[in-house]
Amino acid sequence: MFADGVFFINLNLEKMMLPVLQQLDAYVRAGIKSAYGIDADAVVTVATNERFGDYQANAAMGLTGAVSAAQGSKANPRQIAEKIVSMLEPNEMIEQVSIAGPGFINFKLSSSWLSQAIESADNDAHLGVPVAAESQTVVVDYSSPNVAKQMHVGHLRSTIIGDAIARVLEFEGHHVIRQNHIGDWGTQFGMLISWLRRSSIGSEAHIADLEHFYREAKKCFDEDKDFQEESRATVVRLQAGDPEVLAAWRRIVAESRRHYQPLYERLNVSLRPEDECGESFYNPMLESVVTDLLAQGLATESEGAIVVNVPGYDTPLIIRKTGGGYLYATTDLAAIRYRSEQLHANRCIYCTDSRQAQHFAMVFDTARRAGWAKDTRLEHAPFGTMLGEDRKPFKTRSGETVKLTDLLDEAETRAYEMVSQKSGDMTEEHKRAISVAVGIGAVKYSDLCMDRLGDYVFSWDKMLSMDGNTAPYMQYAHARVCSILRKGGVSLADALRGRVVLSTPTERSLAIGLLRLGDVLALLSRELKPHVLCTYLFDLSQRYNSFYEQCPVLNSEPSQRESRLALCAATARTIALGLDLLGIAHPEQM
RNA sequence: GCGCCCGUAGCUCAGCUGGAUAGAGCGCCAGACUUCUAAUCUGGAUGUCGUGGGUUCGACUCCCGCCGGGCGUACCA
Repeated sequence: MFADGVFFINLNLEKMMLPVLQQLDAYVRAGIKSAYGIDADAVVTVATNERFGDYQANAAMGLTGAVSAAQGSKANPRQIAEKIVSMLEPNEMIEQVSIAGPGFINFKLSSSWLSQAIESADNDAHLGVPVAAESQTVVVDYSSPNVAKQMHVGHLRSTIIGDAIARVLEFEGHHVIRQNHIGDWGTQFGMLISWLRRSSIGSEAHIADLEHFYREAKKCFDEDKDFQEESRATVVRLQAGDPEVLAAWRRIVAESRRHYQPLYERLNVSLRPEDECGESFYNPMLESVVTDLLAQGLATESEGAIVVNVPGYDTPLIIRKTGGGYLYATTDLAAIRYRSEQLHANRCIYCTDSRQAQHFAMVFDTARRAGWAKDTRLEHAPFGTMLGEDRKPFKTRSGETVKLTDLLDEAETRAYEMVSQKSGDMTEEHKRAISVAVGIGAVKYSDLCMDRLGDYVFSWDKMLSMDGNTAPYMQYAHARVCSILRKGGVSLADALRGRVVLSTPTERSLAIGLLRLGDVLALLSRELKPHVLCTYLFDLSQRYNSFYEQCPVLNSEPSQRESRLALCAATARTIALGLDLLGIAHPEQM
């Protein structure tokens, strides 16, 4: 009996942990099943208008066809809705169910259930968000800077979006393997190494110098036949593992790492040196990629090159050049095979520019047909191109690129001006720290908050904006919560233990906002779109700011004070978690 | 030529698997700091959802055509 009781409690807790949308969906689905014996989507959404309730199920209208066919006469969606509602089991979560219009089923959540759900989230280390039922191994490929080149604003999207995706999947309980597929291999190193040797430049070359040397080497390569020969010979020596050339190459890679690793730390991007797995890593596997595809009959020789014909495309995928060299398609195929067979990835996500969409579609198709991704779902999470002010693609070579370092410096400078102006008495050191959090946060958020598919125009003002739907808005809401706790001498841990009673519409609205987190994260991990989390955090912060204006916390009645403190604490944790998942800092004061 | 992406308020953008009167921010107008941070809040104005058809009880959402912009399209990544 005791065991049964425990089992029951556990079951209940688990049920309570499921996000609202998922719970309601299962609930209405069961109602449809008992009404009509059909397993149909309940089509539950957040209410389109608060007037109607908190959530709504739109399944009834869509069921008219199936029901009419089953009963042999024309069915009325309104009656279908009524029948479904009559079959719904009583549920502590729901206070009121009503039917409106053609057959909308509207739900008003019970205030006491909402209170309990907030309390339960407050006392849960995972904020009430369930861990994935099946933990997957997920490879996330992102950032991928080019060695010997400085990172510029064009690298921001992959780095930031990929990192947010990796963090969210990890939070959902998956085993995430970050892969920084750096561009550390290729013919350009022949040029660069030859040039360095010619100019007798030692190992002390800085990244900015390397970039400069690269341009000079390229120029020389285009003009000087002897240098071309020498560069080609150097590439061959590099690929053959010549110690001297290899050492020069290693110095270049190391210097590049010294450049981008601090940038990752500055950007609060979770990539570490161990996540680095560049093009050179796959070099030894390239030959077998080609021979295996040939052996399988998937690849053929064409005009001296080895190609794979992909159904639906009029041009083939080239995997070996006429001269015998390999291409990035070959490397990507090797990477897929490695990630699937060695890393045992269930899911392999590529966060790159959308211009590579066709390339990945062809590579994925080839890998699948070759049987190299048997238990691996291959997904491209493309993002739009960054355009210049003239609305033309932001090209690297034209020299008008904005270096990432410069962008971040400018962001911190602008934030510092803002902090100096708005934050009162604060030590210089503290102001600096806040400026970093606010400035870098603003830059990252401006990139994360838009649907990744669209192209966008680079603009300093847009990147560094700090009003409205920006990171500082969320950070400010968070700082306001912390300020209340500080003023009241209440620790977060104590506030979290409070009993919640929702006595005003504003508090209720905040509570409903808080409980949407799990559904939002589930959507994000499905669609790989961090902007849904941004939209959510902005909405939640707005709810909190309204609450802040309308509901005094510290000066209210003891029970109300306790409840409001608990709501504050839940908000602080939710915003902090959301910003953490986006890789954005959340200072306690600003 | 073929393929993919985009077109929503003056500007920048949301709009979840088709659902109720299409929403924010910025900007504009009018208010709110003797009370927990005004980087905030409250209220107001603004739309042929590029366009023409089709499917549907219902289309910003799905299908087809067209217009406009972008990208990709055999040895760069």
